[in-house]
Amino acid sequence: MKSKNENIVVRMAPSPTGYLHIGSVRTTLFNFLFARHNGGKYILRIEDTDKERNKKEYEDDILNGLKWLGLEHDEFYRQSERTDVYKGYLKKMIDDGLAYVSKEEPKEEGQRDEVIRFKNPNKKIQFDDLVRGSVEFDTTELGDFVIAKSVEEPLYHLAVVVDDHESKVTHVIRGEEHISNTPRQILIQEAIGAERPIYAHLPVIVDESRKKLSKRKHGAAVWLSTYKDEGYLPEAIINYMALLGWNPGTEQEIFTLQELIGVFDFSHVQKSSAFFDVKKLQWVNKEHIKLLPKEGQRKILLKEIENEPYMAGEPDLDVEKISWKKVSKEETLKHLAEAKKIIEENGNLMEYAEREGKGNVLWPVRYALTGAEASPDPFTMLEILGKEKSLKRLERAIMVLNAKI
RNA sequence: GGCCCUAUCGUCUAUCGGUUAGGACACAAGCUUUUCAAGCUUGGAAGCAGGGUUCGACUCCCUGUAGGGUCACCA
Repeated sequence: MKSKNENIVVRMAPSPTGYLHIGSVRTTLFNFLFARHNGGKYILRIEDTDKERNKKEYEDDILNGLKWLGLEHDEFYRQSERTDVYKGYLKKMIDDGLAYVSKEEPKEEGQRDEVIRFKNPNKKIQFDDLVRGSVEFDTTELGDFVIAKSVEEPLYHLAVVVDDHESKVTHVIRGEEHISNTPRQILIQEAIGAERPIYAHLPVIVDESRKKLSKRKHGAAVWLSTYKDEGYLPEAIINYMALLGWNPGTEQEIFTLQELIGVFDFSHVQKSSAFFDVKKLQWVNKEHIKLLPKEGQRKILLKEIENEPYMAGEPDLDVEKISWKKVSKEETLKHLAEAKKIIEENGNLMEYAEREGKGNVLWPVRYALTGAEASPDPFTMLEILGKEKSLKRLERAIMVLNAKI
């Protein structure tokens, strides 16, 4: 049962001053899910008003990352392409006495001696947040804040309000760090006669020290690209991020994007911050691998083990680990010899293993092939390694074992 | 420090006044070795503290405590 509201418009507004952050991914995802669930529109807006800090490289990373995740937008624009629009609003605000050009004493190098300040009406602002309920602020302490360096150079608060207004954004879904920006923006909205959107401030994602996830120290990586490079599936990242700060209200944990769209709603969004747990991400990723077709799984497996020592050459064998459980070396030797013979003759190893006890046979064979306690199963390894190499390794295990008896 | 927000197992969370406080990840033990970056079974593990309200509070209110966010001519 979907509640359709096609008038819903949301936007994600990243600024290209850094690579795509995992927190931005979560915010984008919630915007995307909310829009798709309601059949609304999702706009991607690049907030690049700060010419000094923006980089094309960052914008590309953000765009590529979101595309890789499958979070496609319905509309796209950059604030840097809209200076004329902001200029119009700025001029009108000044004409209407809602803002004014203010003489300043530059405090830092590069600062100008004239900026545009908003004439703060100094009032109490109350707004309803989809996540937090009613929130109140007294804007008196904000003073006449700066909204533009000049009519040609708008600053964040002005640009955001103008764009949300012109794009008819109905819901502003963003990180909690923006909650204290909200009263300023509401003030500007009221000044230019814009309708107030519905706000939803998402709790921040924190690291092991419970601080906003930033930079990589020793815990989780913060850039999406890191996870992509490490081989995580986009579906898994989507799935895990959805579970950070939201739950379906059921015990289902593994979702496809389509399933998430179907069940996502704000009534189950969490108020408190959530810790980014890589271990759980790994589990979610594993579950999504299992959902993949066989060929896909094989590809991932091969990539995963490509750097294992047993892929490079014959592995070191620990005699004590060749035998399964309490099976004697003599018996293991017999099994290995028989396995070798069967493989040579392209016989049915499984049949033999079932007769002699699977573990008794299969463990030593697998260990002989990989020298690892954890690796793909012996049959897969046989296939990957090929008959010739496999036989050599079995022979070597037999030698090692023989020497020890 | 001011303002704002938050508070259930180690972690993510369920509970919308009455439950042996449930699940998942992680962890431990056992089983298993063609679901193999595994699988199965079992286990330990939680309501921040103090006041109220109520027949009855994890759940509602207050205070405290702790943690977080934010205080730019960045976004």
